[in-house]
Amino acid sequence: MARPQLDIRSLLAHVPLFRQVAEPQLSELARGCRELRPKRGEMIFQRGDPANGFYIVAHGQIKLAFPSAHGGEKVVEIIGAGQSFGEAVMFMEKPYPVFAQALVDSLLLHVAKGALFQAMDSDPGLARKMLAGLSLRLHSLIHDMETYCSLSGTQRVVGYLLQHECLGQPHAAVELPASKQVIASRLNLTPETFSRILHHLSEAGLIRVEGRRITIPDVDALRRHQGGS
Amino acid sequence: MARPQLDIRSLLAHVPLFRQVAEPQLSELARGCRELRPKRGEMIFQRGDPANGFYIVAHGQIKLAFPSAHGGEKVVEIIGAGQSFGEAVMFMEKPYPVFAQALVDSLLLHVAKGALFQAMDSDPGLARKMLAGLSLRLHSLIHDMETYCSLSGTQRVVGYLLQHECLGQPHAAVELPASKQVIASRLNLTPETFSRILHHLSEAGLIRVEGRRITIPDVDALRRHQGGS
DNA sequence: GAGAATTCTTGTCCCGGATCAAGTTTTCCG
DNA sequence: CGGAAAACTTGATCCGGGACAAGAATTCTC
Repeated sequence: MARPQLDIRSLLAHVPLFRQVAEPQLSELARGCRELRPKRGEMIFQRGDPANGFYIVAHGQIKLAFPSAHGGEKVVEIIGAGQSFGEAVMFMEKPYPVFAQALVDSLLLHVAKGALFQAMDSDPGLARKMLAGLSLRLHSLIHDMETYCSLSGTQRVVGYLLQHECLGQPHAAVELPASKQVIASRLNLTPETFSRILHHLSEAGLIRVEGRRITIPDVDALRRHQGGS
Repeated sequence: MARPQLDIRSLLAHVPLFRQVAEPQLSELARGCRELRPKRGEMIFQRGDPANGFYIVAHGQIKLAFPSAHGGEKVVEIIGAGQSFGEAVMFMEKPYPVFAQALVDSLLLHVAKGALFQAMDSDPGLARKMLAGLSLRLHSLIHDMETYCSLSGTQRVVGYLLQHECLGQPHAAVELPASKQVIASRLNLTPETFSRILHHLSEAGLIRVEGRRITIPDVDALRRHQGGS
């Protein structure tokens, strides 16, 4: 608790959303911030809670999901460092439609609604950035929807792998950012089906699975599976 | 073509989004507007087109959808009078992820990006309203997602009927806002399945179907089907 | 490093809803 | 009004992926 003020200011200045916010507003925002250090598995908020601000992930990983039938859950999104969540509900008079849970020990900043509104009023550029951020979120939701509706399970998995592939290496590789259960839910599959699909792709020689590390010997061959099968 | 300027201004003033926008900005917006009168079936924009503004529905009905396999399509949303669409893409450097098509002869206003940005810069309240509007859209997408993922076809149909029921009448009733094919796609069902589900509900005495008009003798009985079956 | 808890895999069965194929009814237009 | 085109219904069949169960492999935790 030595100099939390300084910490927060420099963190804020490095978040993409606030990258271009200048001095008077930045301090204002920093003053409206609160640190959170949720442990792995800890809930940040529950579905139905009211919102009076939004969250920025300094480091760690947060899962957004809603409870589904039989005590299960559907993962809507996995939020990583530098990203934010909860902006949308802040602008409405509605409670959170999802719950947020830390996947690993994390460091979050909570930005109070009031401080943000004040900063937005004196900086039109910030409002535009928030609009762009929400738009992006909306786009990716529509993309997910498209994916769920018109693609088979295998195609969704292949799409996910190609989207998350780390380029530049001789053999392209993907390091799954969370447990297979979580990824499966994100792809709207049961863990069993996800496992089977990875197995099939593996058998076909299109990928190689070692725990959470998946290597892709021939990216183009895998890509050819998107349209077909 | 007598006095388009006046027409547009009064239309704008009645759209919820611009309800509280005051005079200098309103004229600015009106000057950035263009009228469109698409006929039934006409395309407003195609998936992949770039966006340089957004649309307000003065009257009529617009369908937002994306093409899916085998020349089919998945309806994402049905936009009615007073609502707007295309705001999200305007704030990003991406093309439209969906296409827009008039379901009936309609009257649209196209608001140019530049005029809107100018108005937003001098009116922070407008920026907040746009943010609230996008948030609402995002919420309803998440809600749809939830619906698709954890509810059966019958439950989705029941949910839709209850959500669109017109209250106050002795027998609650729903007038489907579009053809059954379009509603079916909106609910992520094939027309065949939708037809069968309506038939089943009808047989069970829970609803009565007369063309596009559906009456609900006992709303509570129908509501009880949401959790169950 | 042994036991417990969790995660992941694999097998079997089954069902909701898609697909294909005909009808039937309604709407559209000349 | 009459014929064509859409929209809607009904039936038969099929299959992807969910549910359940039980075993294998990992990863906590003490």
